[in-house]
Amino acid sequence: MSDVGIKDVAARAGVSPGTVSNVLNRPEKVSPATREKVEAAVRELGFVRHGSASTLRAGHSKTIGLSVIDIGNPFFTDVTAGVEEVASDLGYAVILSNSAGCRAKEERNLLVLAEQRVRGVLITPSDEDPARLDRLRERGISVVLVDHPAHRPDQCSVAVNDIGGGMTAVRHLLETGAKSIVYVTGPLTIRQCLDRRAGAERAFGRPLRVVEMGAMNPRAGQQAAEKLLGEGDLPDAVFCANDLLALGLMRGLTHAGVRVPDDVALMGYDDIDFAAASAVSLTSVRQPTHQLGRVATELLLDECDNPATHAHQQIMFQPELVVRESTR
Amino acid sequence: MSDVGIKDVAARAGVSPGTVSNVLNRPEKVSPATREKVEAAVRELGFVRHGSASTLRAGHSKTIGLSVIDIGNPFFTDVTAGVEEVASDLGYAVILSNSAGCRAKEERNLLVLAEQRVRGVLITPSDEDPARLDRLRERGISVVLVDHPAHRPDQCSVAVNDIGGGMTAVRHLLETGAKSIVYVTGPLTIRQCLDRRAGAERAFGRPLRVVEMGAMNPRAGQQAAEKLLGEGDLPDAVFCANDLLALGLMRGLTHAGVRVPDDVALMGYDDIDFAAASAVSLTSVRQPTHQLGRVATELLLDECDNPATHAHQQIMFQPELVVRESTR
DNA sequence: CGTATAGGTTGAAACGTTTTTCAGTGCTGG
DNA sequence: CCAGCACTGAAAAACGTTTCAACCTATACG
Repeated sequence: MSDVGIKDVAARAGVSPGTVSNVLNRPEKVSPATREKVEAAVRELGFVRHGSASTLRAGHSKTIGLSVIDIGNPFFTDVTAGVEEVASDLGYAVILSNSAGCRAKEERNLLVLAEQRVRGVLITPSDEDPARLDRLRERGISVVLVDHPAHRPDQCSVAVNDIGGGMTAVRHLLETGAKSIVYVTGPLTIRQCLDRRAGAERAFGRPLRVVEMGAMNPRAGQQAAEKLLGEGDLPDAVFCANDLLALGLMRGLTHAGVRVPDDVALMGYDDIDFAAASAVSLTSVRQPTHQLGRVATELLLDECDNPATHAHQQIMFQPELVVRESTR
Repeated sequence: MSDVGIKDVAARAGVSPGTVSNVLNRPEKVSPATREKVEAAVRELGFVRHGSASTLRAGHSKTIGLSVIDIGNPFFTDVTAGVEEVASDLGYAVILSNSAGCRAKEERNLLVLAEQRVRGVLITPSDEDPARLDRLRERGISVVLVDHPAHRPDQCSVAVNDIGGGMTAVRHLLETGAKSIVYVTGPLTIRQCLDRRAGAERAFGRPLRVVEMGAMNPRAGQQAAEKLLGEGDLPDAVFCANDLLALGLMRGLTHAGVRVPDDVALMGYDDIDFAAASAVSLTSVRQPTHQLGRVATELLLDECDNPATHAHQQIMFQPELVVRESTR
């Protein structure tokens, strides 16, 4: 329990505590000679700044909060990795919380973040209600929306064009000659699923046959395959709302003797690592996930560090078609 | 920037700040009537405790640190999810940091955690050097090793028996009739890779042919397939150090016309979700990842909250064989 | 009726920084 | 040679909570 404070360092270096603080926070304000002395004392004593004291007095912390919907989904994992990278580079700590799609848990987590006096929050909101986030902002905590476009100009957000992505996907399927297309999706309460369908139908020109599953994992995909097979008439192509569904579906079809892409073309969404690695590699729509996390964090920290010059931005990335074997 | 402090609450409720603090921290010490009044004031004013002030005075925080090697690997993601669950339930915040296998970054991250005065640290160490962790412990920060057995009795750890896992894997392959077996692995500087090989060779009775790759992802697995095919003589079975390698390998083999499991049996390790979802479902060795995270966190928080009664434990989980199509 | 006792509450000190004001020092230029 | 200046560093006052000793006010008991 080594308890070296700024005072001990000051004593050792023969200066005042204030000077030590200056060396730590505004090194240019202090003469090279004293700075050197202080730095030596810091090293010798193994001094580590007490973040809480610092936060308390300075009025702001070096931490940001990150609230995601499902830490288990590779999509969010990639985003998280991007966030961590940027934050860590700038000396910020990231407090991770997982809402698991549960509103109450999200609420609790946001409270914890508020107590910790995080500098700002990156959040993939689990619903559209903006009230909670407004309450954070009233407390002086900046908020940046991740994978969710902000509908207001006083708010930063980073998202990917899901409508465009849906269009791209179906356009590609049409080009490969598909006449009948099924959309396999997770719960249509999820904005992403809805938007991708909207885009898909716009490209298709009329409503698509939809198979809606309760989850968006491989298991659900396999069940979707059984459902499709059970109904009898297989479409030329299937567009899945994410890769996990698509991979499960592919397995289900393959097992029933249906060949991909010869009998049914298949595409996913997200372009997770496993999309390229599956037996028949999966055509998908790639989202710049890592970038999403990086840019969101940069926006947030800019908003925190330069509140004067900061301009709120609603950034919309364009997804990218990645053609592989499952549609050839 | 609502700035409601404990004093404002006290004023509103007509009591002293000390009493408010008692209501917050030791409700049983205060009479129901006053408690009620104070709670009402808290609600009305929207008071949120200032975590830093609290930490500063009380001497300990409500945060723990989690340092993992690769946040992108589903194994660690699962562990992280388990950690977050338990911590969040007990009101602790989790500070996430990703060492990305880089020693320097791990060092920097640990410094940040020390500055934040986290209550304890969960870490998957990127190397064997215990000095860094001892320095943390000197500072009064408890440390629990995750996926890494502690070799000392004064230290908690949670790990999975990788030697046993390796034995199980090879024993199973031998039972399916394999005579020649290749071990495809990531860098043999990684303890897990080494231990699994040790176990595998113990079950095999003599050294295995080893293909060592630089990474442990699907791409590396595919390269391993090319290497294997290039060398000419295919083994009866391949044991991969993780599922990512195995999935990549499966793809590589399948593309070259080699059938799994008819020509070559294949097993992975970790039993990630995709193992069951691949075209030919993958036999694997399941690790209780989620549980790993949960138990590690419980140990850590027990050590923090009940230092008197806490008994250090080195827990070793046993992995479990999951047989699927790739070895039938 | 007075005193011990216990439960509830108060008030002020303390936690380790940052920040601001202020004093001291050595220099420059008139 | 002195006034004024630039620059360093010191001292003390915050920041918002927790904690602890002291202080009440009833109640119970002798």
